[in-house]
Formats: sequence, C-alpha cells, structure tokens
Amino acid sequence: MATLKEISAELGWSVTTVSRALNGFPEVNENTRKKVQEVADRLGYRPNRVAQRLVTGRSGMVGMIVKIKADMSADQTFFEILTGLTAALSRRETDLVLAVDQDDDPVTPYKKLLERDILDGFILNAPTTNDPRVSFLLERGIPFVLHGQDRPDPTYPSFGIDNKAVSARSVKMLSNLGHQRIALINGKLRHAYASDRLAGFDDAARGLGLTQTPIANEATYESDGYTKALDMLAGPTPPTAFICASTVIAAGVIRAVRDRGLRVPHDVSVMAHDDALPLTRAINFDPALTVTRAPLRDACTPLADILLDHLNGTPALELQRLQDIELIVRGSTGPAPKEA
Amino acid sequence: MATLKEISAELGWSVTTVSRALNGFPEVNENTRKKVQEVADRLGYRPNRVAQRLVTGRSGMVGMIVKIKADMSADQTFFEILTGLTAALSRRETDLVLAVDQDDDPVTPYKKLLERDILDGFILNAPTTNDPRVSFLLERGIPFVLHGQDRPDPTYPSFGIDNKAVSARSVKMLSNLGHQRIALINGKLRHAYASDRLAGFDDAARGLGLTQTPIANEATYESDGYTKALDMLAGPTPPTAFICASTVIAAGVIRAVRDRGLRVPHDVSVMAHDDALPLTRAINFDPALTVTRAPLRDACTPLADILLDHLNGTPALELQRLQDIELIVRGSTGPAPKEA
DNA sequence: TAGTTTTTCCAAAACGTTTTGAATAATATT
DNA sequence: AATATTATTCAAAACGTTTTGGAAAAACTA
Repeated sequence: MATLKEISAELGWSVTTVSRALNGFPEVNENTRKKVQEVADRLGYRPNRVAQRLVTGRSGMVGMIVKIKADMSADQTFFEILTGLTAALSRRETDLVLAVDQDDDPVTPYKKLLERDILDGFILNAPTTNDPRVSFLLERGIPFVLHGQDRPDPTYPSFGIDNKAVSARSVKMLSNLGHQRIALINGKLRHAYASDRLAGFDDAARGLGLTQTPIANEATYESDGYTKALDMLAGPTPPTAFICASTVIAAGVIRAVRDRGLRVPHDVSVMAHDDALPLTRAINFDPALTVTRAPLRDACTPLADILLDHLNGTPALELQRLQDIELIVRGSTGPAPKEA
Repeated sequence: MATLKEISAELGWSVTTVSRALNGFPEVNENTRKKVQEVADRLGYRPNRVAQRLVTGRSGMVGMIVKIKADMSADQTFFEILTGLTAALSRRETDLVLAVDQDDDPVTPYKKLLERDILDGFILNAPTTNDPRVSFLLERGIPFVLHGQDRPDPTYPSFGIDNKAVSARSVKMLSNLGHQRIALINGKLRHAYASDRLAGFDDAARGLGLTQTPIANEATYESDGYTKALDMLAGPTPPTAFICASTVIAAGVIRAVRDRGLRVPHDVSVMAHDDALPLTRAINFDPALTVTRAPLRDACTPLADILLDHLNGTPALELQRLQDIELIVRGSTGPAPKEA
C-alpha cells in the first residue's frame, strides 16, 4: 500500500502538499496537483481509511443490522432493500456493511458495532412503535436514517410512506364505491406501520360514519389472510370489501372469498398495499389487484441520500421525507353489491 | 468516548503505563493495574479500534461477501452459515461484517473492501474450481479461510469435507448392496464440490469395475432431481440406485421413482449428501433417507478458529482441516433388486 | 529597486493507541 | 553507606492522514 509519505519523498514536496493536492485544495498549483496525481496513480495510492477516520471521524462505511428469522417470508423485503441500498450508497462512494443480529435485545448489536467506532452511521428499518434502537442512537448522537417512522413527532432523519394515509385513501375509495362494511386485515401491531394503518383506518371509518368495520391484526402470510377472511365472511353481516396489509395476504383473502362461493369483485372487493416486490406482482392476480403502491426499491436512493446529507451537516428536521403512494385501481375492486 | 489520555490524566501516570496496564503487560505492578482498570470501568473506556488498527493492523472485524441471487433456494445455506459464523466469531471477540456482491466479477467487492483497509481477513465460501477470489487474495497476502477447497494442493487455510470421499463411500456402499447400475445426480460443475464429487464417483466406479453409471450434472432444485431421474429411469437399463447431491434433489428423485410405479428401496435405492439444514431433514423422508452427513453448522466454529489462528500467526499449511463425514444408513437404500 | 500583495508550500500538531528502549525508583547485597 | 540488581514507569516515535497557522516564494506596483 502506497502512502502519502512515499509520494512526498518521490516529488520532494511535503506530505501536507501531497494531501491537499489529492484532496482538491484550491491553493495548490494546478501543475503541482497534476504531478502528485500522476505519481499517486502510478504507485496505486489509496487513502488509508483507518487513518482518515481517526482524523476526520469518517470511514465511508455505514452499517445495517440484519435480523435473521426462521421463516423466509421477509426475505423478499430484505433482499430488495439490501441490493437497492448497496447500489445507491455505492453511487456516493460509501459501502454498506451488515452485521447479523442474534440478541434478544435489539440494541445490543448496535452497542457492539459502536465499540468499533468504525461506521459513519446506520440505516434502520422495520421499526417497532417507539423503537428502542432509535432512542439509543438518538441519546448518543449517532447518525442514522430510519425507513419509516416510529413515533408521531420524530426528531431524526427518515424516509417512508404515510401509513395512516394508506388506510384512509383505501377506506375512502371503497366508501365511494358504496361499501359500508369494510374489513382491515392488518400486520403485526408491534410494527409501527401496522399501528399507523390501524389508526388511519379507524379515523377514516369514523369520519365517514362507517360502523361495520371489522379488524384483524397480526397477519403475515397468505394463510393468515385466508383464515381471518373466512372468519369475517362467516358472520351475519359479512364485509363487502377488504383492505389487506400486503399482496400476499390479499391472495389468501381472495382464496377465502372464492371458497365461500363468492366472486371478486362482484360480491366482495379486495385491495392491498403493494411494496412492488418482484415475486408477488399485483397485476398477476386474477383479477388484477387494486393497490396503494409504493415500491420498496424506490426508497433506497432517498434513504442513502438522506443519511449522507445528514452526515454532511444537513439538520435532521430538514431530512424527513415521505414517499409517494399511488392508488392504482384494477379489477379486484368494484361497486358494493346490492343487498339481497 | 473516554480515551487513554483521560485515564492517564486522572491517575497521574503516563499513557504508556495505562495502555500496558489495560493490556496485561507483566511488568506493570498489580496495584497500578487495578487502579487503572477501575478508572477505565468508571469512565466507560473502550479502545478506539480505528487507532488500534492503525498501529497493530488489527480491527477485530472480518468480512464475508454475500452474493444475492434471484432464487431463494440458497437461503437455508446462507442463513445457516451466517448465524453460525456470527456466533462462533463472537465467542472470540470478533465481529463478522457482510457486504453485498453486485458485480459481475466476483473479485470486485473484495477490491472495494480492501481499499478501506479495515477488515482483518475474510471468510470465503462456495468456491468455484480455481476460484479467482482465492488467487486474488493469495497474491496480495490477504488472510482468509475458505470453506471447502478450490484446487488440489491448496496453500491457504481451509475447512471442508472431502467431496471425492463423499461419492466414493456412497458408491462402495451401494456396490456392497449388489447395485451395478448406480446413477449420480450432481450439482453445478462450476462449483468445486460438484467437480470433486464427479471425480470421486468416476474413480470409485472404475475401481469397482462398474460400467453402467449414468451421470447428470447441473442440478439444484427438487424439480431437477425429478426430471433427471425420470430420464434415467426411462432407459433400457435403468439405474437401481441414485446418489444425489442434496436431500432436496433426492426428494425429486423419489417422486420420479414413484411416478414410474417403482418402490423405494425395493426397486430403486436413493441416497444423498446431507448438510443437515433445518428445513430439509433426511429423517422426515418416507422412507427415511440414507445420507453422507456433514452438518453445515458444524463448520462454523472451525472456520472461525482457523481464520483467527491464522491471523495470530499459525502457518496456513497447518490450518487445512477436513470435516468428518458420517454415513447414516436408513430406509431409502436396500439390496439391489433381483433381475427379472 | 524596494515595498506590498498574492500565491504556494510547509512545520507542527492533532487524532488514539501501541511499542521500543531507556530512565527512574525500589530493593537487595556487600 | 555504597554498589548492584530488579521492578516499574516513562519519553519518544510510530502508524497514515488531515488541518491550522505561518513561512517562503512569486508576482505585482510604485
């Protein structure tokens, strides 16, 4: 590994000048800069990042802790955001490094990595409500960006969708189609997104004077959608429309509707939130699925940019952005059925 | 973050003494050492790893590059080795950090991470024959351990199974049961393990004078096992026994055997190599599967130990170890059928 | 030519830690 | 008490890079 000292010795200039030449300081003469760059290229000089971080506090590496789960259902999300973030950060000459979380306490892996004092910041995803990781990093002034929000008035950089609006827009659309009995099949309530969608659903239903709005939480898989929808459809006043937390859950709901001899959308409308993951495509449903769409992949560049802008000095409150949600109406939703 | 300087100032001893006290140097008085440790504990002192690496060349972090693939079939392997390695390294106060490989050239992500000069070494897995990553790291004298081998006379630390012996023991066992027509359904030949198993199969068959030994390579999924076994069973002299690259492939072979109206093991014996992954358990097969067994999880601690011993100075040639293979005979294999 | 201004490069210090070789203090021996 | 030996601590340098504040060189002006 070539060092500044070697370049300095070969050219007869100080280490200071060599450093400033390579780093584009304006007071270095252009000829000097060119000569330094030529020798650096020839010797294959690469700055020692460890030494840089010791002086500047920056290594050019940001971290993300990965929770390995026994079930594989989250893998699409996981891989999608990993590959997207790696590419987005790479465009800004930053490396994403991962560590595996194997502790009961979600804060522990952050403590361990912080002991190394090597990473410039963190990207956090899948927040729980009032996420302890967020509180921990805020207390220590460690830079991070959160994908989503974990509290109503966040003081940290973030990028995500407005999950209350996801529910509200869905409820309004279905209400406009004449649906009075609208069901929500929601995710696990420990996740902040699910909690927000529940709140948004309640608010919207109340605002529209809807009173028959059954809710089931804690759904993850297709089979959850199936069993919870079956239960709801078995009641005396079954819902005529479902809002599902994901396209995967919607597949289960549609299967349940059909197993009851009902038609989509003629008898029951089904819609879902769509992260636009590669293996569960809404347009491949029969009928094609109506969705509130916000591709997970579209979050990667903003997340990378927000974190790096924050590291470069932009105040956190200027780095809270929302991802657009697109309502796409397809064949899985239609007017409420006439009451028999 | 407390520093040695702060401890030094509080106690009135030099930074040198404080450093040596904390690092257990024998010439430091025991009383001195205790006092230093107390202040360090009180101030929450943690060594700055960046500064340490600058002086010692060690950060306490080793790296692994992860190739993200579109299909999910490798995830079991991936997760198994990740979680195992993280735990094993953690026991030796070393952090495993991951980076995502998104380049066509498998060497590129190593180059990028090496520019950082932060990691102490690498763990490499899934080698191809004469793996370019191995050559690259050897040329640069970068410490690493390889899970498996990629060449006949490796000069680097490694831990893995003898894949030639996997095939040889399987062939011998089936030959001893009277089988004369033994088929191999092998993995992708670009992987070193598949290449070695092919060689071992050929050698063993030749040594036993077997001449009807059909081979199919490039199998990964259950469906590969199914279609390749169907093809072989459709011939004029179908095999009476199969050796499969994995338990997943064996499931496909068994399905093909049954679709042909044949019985396992009465008409056709089926065995496989078993990495003991959690979701594809050989004893859950019907009948329970005969296997050459080498749990992937059992490789993790040796891999971690070998790499760290190498970093601590043990020569590479003393750090090449083989994992035991256990031949477990169960109900899927039996004597060759009598010729009709 | 002398004085002033601008441009360019540099010495020193810093970052936090480790290590070498020596200095100092304490203890033992004569 | 003086000398020798052992135990303990220390100053300085190193690691590679960046930055502050200033020195030196070059260019400009009167």
